[in-house]
Amino acid sequence: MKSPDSVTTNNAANSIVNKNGEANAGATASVPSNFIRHIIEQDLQTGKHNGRVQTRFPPEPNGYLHIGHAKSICLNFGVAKAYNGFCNLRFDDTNPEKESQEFINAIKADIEWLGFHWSGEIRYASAYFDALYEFALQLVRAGKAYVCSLSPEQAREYRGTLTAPGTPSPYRNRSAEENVDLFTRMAAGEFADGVHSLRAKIDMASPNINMRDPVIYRIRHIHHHQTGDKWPIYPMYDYAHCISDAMECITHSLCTLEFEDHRPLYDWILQNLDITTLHSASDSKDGVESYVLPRQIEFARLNINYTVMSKRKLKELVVQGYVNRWDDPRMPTLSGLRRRGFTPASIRNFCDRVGITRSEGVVDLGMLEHSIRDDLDRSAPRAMCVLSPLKVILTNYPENSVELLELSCHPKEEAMGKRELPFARELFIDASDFEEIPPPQYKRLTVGTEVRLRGAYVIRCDQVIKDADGKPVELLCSYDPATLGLNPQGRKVQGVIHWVPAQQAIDVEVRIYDRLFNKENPDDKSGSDYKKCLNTESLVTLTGCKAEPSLRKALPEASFQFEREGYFCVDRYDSTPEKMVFNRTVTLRDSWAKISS
RNA sequence: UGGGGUGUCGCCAAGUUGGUAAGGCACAAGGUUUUGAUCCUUGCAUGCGUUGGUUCGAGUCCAGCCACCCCAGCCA
Repeated sequence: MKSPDSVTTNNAANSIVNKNGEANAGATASVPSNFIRHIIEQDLQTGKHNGRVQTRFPPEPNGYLHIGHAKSICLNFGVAKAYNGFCNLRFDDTNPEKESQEFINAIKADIEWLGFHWSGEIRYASAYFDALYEFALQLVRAGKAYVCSLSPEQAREYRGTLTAPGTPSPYRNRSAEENVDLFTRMAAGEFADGVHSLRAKIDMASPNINMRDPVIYRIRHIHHHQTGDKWPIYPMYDYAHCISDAMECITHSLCTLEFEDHRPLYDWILQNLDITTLHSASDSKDGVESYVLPRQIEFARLNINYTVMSKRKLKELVVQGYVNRWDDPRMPTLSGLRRRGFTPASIRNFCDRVGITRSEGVVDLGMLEHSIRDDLDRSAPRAMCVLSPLKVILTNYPENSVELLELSCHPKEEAMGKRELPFARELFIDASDFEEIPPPQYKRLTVGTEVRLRGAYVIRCDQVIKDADGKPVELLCSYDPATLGLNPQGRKVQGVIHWVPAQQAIDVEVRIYDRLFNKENPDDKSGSDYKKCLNTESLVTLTGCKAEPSLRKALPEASFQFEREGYFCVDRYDSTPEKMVFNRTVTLRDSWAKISS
């Protein structure tokens, strides 16, 4: 794969922010600047890469993508787009033991769903195994890498500690010939796992442990999901990643902070390889003289309170059955958020709002909730659904009579049209909208008071019928025929509640989701007891909910605002026309909850 | 105790060569409202981890100190 045409420095520079700090129309609009964009703009100005910007998103296919990955995706794809550059999708598949095609498929789907398009074909580090092997041979011949026959345990001892320097491996001075022979035979599958490794010969006394002759190839007789059984040896991340970047002519290699200590190694590998060979193995269309090595830049990973973000822990939640799957709506995975009802735009906006820095913080879950409310308030049609039905009988409404009311689908967007809703003598309202003994400032229904039924009439409660336990089971009310679309004369009705017609409502299941953990920082101490603060009420399934009939034609994944309740979406897997299932994405902001508590 | 980082409002985050602290979330108070929603208005850091120094002037420069994060996988 050759890289796309480069653009001129001027074009790229023009799309930046102008002198007044206003973003020009186009890709950079509304995306806040950050230190990485500053670096890129500087490079564009100095013509470092001839005006070219090439990034990559390099997931390892060993799990599903989560919202932390979304931050990286938005950064890498966003920055490429902003400067007329390109972003590759490359699977960093150098450890087949933990990887699978299932994860590859899921990752691709998530990125597309988020709304990003990678440049050209999908890349695989494993597609570079031949080249990687040749480069390793080059290092070996140059005396810059050697085959070490220390066991993993021994190697650890020789490595030293954080404060004590390491000691050179007894195999460190094997001749180039012997190393070539051994390494070749490693690749030929002559040795068992772990008996040898290929190590870069750098500095066992380096204060940076990554530079103490890091292993760059290990023996693993294992099937690879892409290369099959071709290789019994696999390159390590530090060795494969920088070369893969160089081969794809990546200009800015963006990664998270924990790789900062690896940057000297990233640079060492590339600088100790023959630039001409590197260039000719690369995508570069230009001459070697304009071939510039990629620069690794680190930024802080995303943390959100009341959730965990490590793949290891997410995997554990799935495997041990604390959630249903990787796409459980409670998971911070992209597929989970999708199923919960989050939109791609809301996640992109969230990532933009959070920003890119080098300081690690914890973003408030409220910020994510705000992003989805912000999007859905504009885009989600309104509907009514009673979660906890309480029957209302309008004693003065004619029996067997039904009138068809017309309600707008959105209070502000006329273009979203209208829907019909039958009104009749028997209705359902939500049990929480009636109180026999109302708390202070209660604006809903009580005996003897009036309330507006949204989009319909004002009703007054005359009598409450209770069961043996004293629980209200039915309300006898009367409606004011003069209040359809009109305010009553001489009195003010301040409460408005939602309702559905009893006969025509459809029975639906509603899944009420809440945060997965009830502790702000679940992996606070010891790191392993994060499962102890799992929220036992993160999923409450409500059956027998009554939804307005217009919802019957809602398609999977469609989002609605159930008025006064929150945003809900049709579950993409479990909902059927016969038995609809809605997931609660997020509640509405609720100032009443603050007042009443 | 080695190395690498980070510290600006409760949270996130701007702050280009030192010139007198953006914005968002949250919160609070008003206004509009047939969603206690949305929307609108207003308020919200004499202060930039801390202590000194340089300077007419420092979040921005210098020095010391403190706190927190990452690194000892043949994981990424």
